[in-house]
Formats: sequence, structure tokens, C-alpha cells
Amino acid sequence: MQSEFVASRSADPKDSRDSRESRNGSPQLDAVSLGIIEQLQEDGRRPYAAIGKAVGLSEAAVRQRVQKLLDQGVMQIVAVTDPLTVGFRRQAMVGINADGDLEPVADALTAMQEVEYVVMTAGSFDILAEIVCEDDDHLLDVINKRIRVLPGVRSTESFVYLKLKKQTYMWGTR
Amino acid sequence: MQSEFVASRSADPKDSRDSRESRNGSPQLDAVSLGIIEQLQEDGRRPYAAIGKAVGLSEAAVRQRVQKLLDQGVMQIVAVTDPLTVGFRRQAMVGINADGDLEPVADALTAMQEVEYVVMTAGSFDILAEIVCEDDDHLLDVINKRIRVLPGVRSTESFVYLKLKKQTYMWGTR
DNA sequence: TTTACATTCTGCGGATTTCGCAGCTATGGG
DNA sequence: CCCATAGCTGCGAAATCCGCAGAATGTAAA
Repeated sequence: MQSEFVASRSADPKDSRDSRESRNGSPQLDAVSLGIIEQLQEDGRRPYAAIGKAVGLSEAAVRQRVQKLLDQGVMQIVAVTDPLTVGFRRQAMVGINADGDLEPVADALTAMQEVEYVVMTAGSFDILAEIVCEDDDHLLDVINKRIRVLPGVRSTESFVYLKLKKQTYMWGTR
Repeated sequence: MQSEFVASRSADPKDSRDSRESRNGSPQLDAVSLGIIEQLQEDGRRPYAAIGKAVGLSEAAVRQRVQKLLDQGVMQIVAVTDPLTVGFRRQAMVGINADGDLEPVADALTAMQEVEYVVMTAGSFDILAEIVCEDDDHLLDVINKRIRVLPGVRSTESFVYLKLKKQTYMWGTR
């Protein structure tokens, strides 16, 4: 339950006077930290010394920066897998429309373990949620018995995945 | 350009007689490998010895299994970041409808660096693509000048992200 | 300018981890 | 039965990680 990770972190008051920050509360990253992230996006286990050589820093400095990036929640180093290989054969994106405040709906979705991804959007859906399930029955159950019954939910539309073509984790590498 | 990673790998003929395989060509994972993945989902840099202790294997055996999982493409160990923090302020999911064969369209999307995620779906969209951009201009440019002009593309519908609520990488941890 | 303080970097040992390899065991053909 | 393969263990050498002390650097107040 630890590697759950949300883009807009709530600005923690006690570190809000920390470093340079942009107006949304996110710490500003310099070119060196960006370089470190880039290295770790290629290989999450790359040794600190090798990273240091690439970005022009000592091993210890890289280590400190990486630790800080992890502590701040800017970056995570994790294993990512192919869901199909790990036994989840049905995935779907679900578009949701709801009445009133969307936060409770989004929070309820977030609490479901089958839901990998929740985002509030502008457009003809209020919320998009990605669901990873073991089989059709499981998927049907989640959509009909758990999502469509949430208070406020007016309608849903499902897009069952037929073939995943691309999935990268290369932000910042451009 | 290396940590791009596609769920349904094309069955490479030369390793198709490898190990146990399910009918979609994916190697079957036993409980021990699942346990290793789970450990690395919590912390991608966890030492092999610690993982071994958790799953009941020697350090060397864990190392061999991890290497194999990486080689097979079942798993990747990478840094994942919050796009907002790294300077990408506009994200959107784009639903696409197209005529004829969808593969060329999906391939063209896959080739774009702004596109993080491409999936072919059943439902009222043929393809869903997630786009990560620096600003509104950039986003507009990608959608209008690069996606909507692709041969075969009939229509698109965009869902601009307002707030990302959840994003996990915990497949297999349930 | 000077002083005080906080941040970040470097260098360096000691502890830990990784790495490569040889040997052992179990399984499945031929 | 014998051979080949896959997977595990143990172990020593090399590399890496880790904590810490001291040196730069930057900032803010006096």
C-alpha cells in the first residue's frame, strides 16, 4: 500500500518553506536532478557512481539527491509488470458521469484495489478510471456492483482493452 | 528509448518453446516469482538477499530470477515520476475513431514521444491514447496537427486531465 | 562587510551487496 | 541408463552502499 502515488501532492506545511517551489507546491527540479531521474528511468537499479559520472556529481551527492527525491514523493523506483503475464486478463477504461461533487466518487474509486488509475477530466466524462481484473466476471462485478452503485454516479461507459500497444515511463526524458 | 514496454509481446519464435507458457505466449509465473515482483514493487532497489529472505530463496537464486524476468520483459525496474513536477502541465486522454485497419494508426501514435499510453479498445472508441505535454499549445499541436491528420482517423475526443487521483503499479500484489 | 546558519557537495573507511562461477539436484528425453 | 537442461546453493572477490566529518556555497540578518 506504499507505492501508491498521486501527482498533485498536498503541500505539506512543514516542508513548504523548502527549496525553490513552483506555485503548485511542487519542488523545482534542476537539470542535474532531471538527469538523475533520466538515468533511473532507463534502469532503476543503476549504481549511484555510474549516475554520478553521467551527471557530473559524486556518488554520495547522487545518493543524497535520490533519497530526497524519494522522500519528497517526486519519484518512485518500482517494478512495473505486464498485467497479462501476472494473471490479469481483463482490463478496461471506464468513463464515469456523476452528479454534484466528484471528489467522493473519485475517492471511492481510489479505494478499490482493482482500480489502477483515477483521473478527473474535462470533457464528456467527469472521471476516467482504469480497471485491472482477473476475468470477465470480475470486471463485470466491479463495474456493475461496485462502481455503478456509488452515490452520485449517473452513468458509465466501458472500453475493454483489446491490445495494449505502448506504455512508457519516460517523463522528463525528452 | 529502452524502457518502452508493451504488454502483449509478440511471441518471439526462438523463445516460444521456453518454460511453461500460457496460450497467449506469456511465461507462467509461479508463486515465488510473484513474491519477488511484489517485493520489487514496494522498493525497486531492495537487495536480493532481503528479497530472498522474504520469499525463501538464496540471494543468487533471486538474482537469477530477477534477471530472467527482466530479460523476458515480464517486469521492468524503473523510476516513475509525477509529470507535473517534471514540467509537464497538460495531460489528456484522447479517444480516437478510425477507418479500416487500426494497427497503422496505433503504430503512428506509439511513435510519438508525447504519447505515453496507447490501447486498442472495444466500445465507442477504437483507440485510447494518453498524451503528456508541456502546455496547452503543445497539447493542441499534438492533437490537431499530428493525430487528427493521421490517415484513417475519423474523429477524436479529448479529455483534459484536471486532477490525477490515483496511479499505482501494484499488479500482482493482491 | 561580517557573522551565523542552512544546504549541498566531497572524500573516505567499513559494512553490505553484487557478481561470477563451480558444484549439486531434479526432471525429461532418447 | 545416460545425457542435457534448468534451477538452486555456497562462496570468494569485486563493486556498491552507507554514514559521517569536513569543506564549499548560498542566504539572511547584523
